[in-house]
Amino acid sequence: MKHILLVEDDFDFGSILKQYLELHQYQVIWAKDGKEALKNFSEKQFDICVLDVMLPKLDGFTLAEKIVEINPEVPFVFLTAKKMKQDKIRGLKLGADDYIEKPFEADILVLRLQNILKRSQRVKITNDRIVPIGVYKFDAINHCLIYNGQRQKLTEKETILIQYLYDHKNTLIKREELLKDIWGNDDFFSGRSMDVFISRLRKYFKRDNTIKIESVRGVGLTFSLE
Amino acid sequence: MKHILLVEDDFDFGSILKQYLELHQYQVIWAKDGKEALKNFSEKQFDICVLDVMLPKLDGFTLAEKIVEINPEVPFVFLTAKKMKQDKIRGLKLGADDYIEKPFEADILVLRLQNILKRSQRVKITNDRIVPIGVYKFDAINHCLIYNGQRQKLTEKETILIQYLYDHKNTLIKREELLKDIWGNDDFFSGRSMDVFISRLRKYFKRDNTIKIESVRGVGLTFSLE
DNA sequence: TAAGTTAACGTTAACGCAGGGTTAATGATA
DNA sequence: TATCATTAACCCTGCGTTAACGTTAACTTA
Repeated sequence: MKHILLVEDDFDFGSILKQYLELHQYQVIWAKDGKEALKNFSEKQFDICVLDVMLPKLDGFTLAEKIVEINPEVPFVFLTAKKMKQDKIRGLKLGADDYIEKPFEADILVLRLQNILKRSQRVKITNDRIVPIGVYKFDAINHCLIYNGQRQKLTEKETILIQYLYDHKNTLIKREELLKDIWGNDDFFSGRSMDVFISRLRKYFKRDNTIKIESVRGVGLTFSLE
Repeated sequence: MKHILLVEDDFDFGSILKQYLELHQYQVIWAKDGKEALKNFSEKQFDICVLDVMLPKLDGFTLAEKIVEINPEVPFVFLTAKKMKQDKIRGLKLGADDYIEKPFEADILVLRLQNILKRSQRVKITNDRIVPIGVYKFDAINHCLIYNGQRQKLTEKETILIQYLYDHKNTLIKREELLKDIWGNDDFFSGRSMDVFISRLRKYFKRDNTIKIESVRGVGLTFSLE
């Protein structure tokens, strides 16, 4: 389910557009002005933003700039009136993925959104998925930990495990759940095998003592970061 | 320098558009019909295709289908007449990144192309250039590796494989993906065949120990340079 | 509550085997 | 027939597992 942030001040138009998008299996948050949009954007995760250019309080372009500041990954498109060439140019220069002239056909809008989402997904997969872990950088795609520019190669399972820990950082991870999720079962031997891996990870991370893998006896462990 | 394949039958329009794009530092191949376009596309690498919908011999959509068949990565946009809603829908369904209504402003076209290229920023090798690989020079066109002026002839598959590795240098290449991309399937025998090729490439590149083909057991390999 | 016992991890080393590395033989294609 | 890709055969290494032993915490019993 893709999440769309729709920013449109016209009530009738916004309402019908929201409904139409929802019909096409999108989850839509509809903000009536730029301020409301920003609030939503900083709180939730969106896959794409659809911005009207003409907005009260905060115009579409300024809004786009702020959005890009917060998260430059998120694609956005403008809704613009016909004949407003300057608008189009300004929007495109900001890096808009598209602009759509009002009035437009709703089904065409949906198709365009689909294509943009398809494209951005491709970029996301190939591009930056390198996350910082303390003083390290973790590159799941390339299976390595980077510290001071030095690359520590990781095996498949090490990578999966670190990713899992990272996804559950600072929460109590139940031993049983981790085992079932990664080893497929939680018998004695898998458990011991996991202990070996955890031990190895502790070594990898020992250069940064803010990174801790703490076990909770009989329950599980926590991967704690700042 | 980005390479554009422009497909447009109207001579005056095509000519002026080509010039305009060239002014903006694009390298443009202008094909007057679909057949010519396909010939160019299968011979050279392009970063983006700009297709007129109305074409003699082979219409824009059928052309796009064939282009996607050859290389689904390349983004393309349609030039379409206003009011032709059916055209737009068909094009977008094919996965077009954009459609542009005639008449259009040339500067807006350029901005749109820029944005699309930015999004699909994959390192494309230009087939018409000899690329350096460490102390070697790799000439994909003439199927050879040059070291100290000595030419090592390469077979078709060796060339394709080196090209593939070069395109994905310094990233983890999944065994399965490479096999599917080059051998068409990833069964046991194709895998073994690939191993033989990799082994041969290691020999070719052994004069430069900054060039490494490192395997990641159970996952794939990395072609690391510099 | 101290001492003995047991269970739950920590750590290191040894093991076994699939996944590649390599070379040679065999097919395929022009 | 020569050239290149595929298959076969053999070897070796790296990875995940298992084992062995150490440590610490919880539980038991007197």
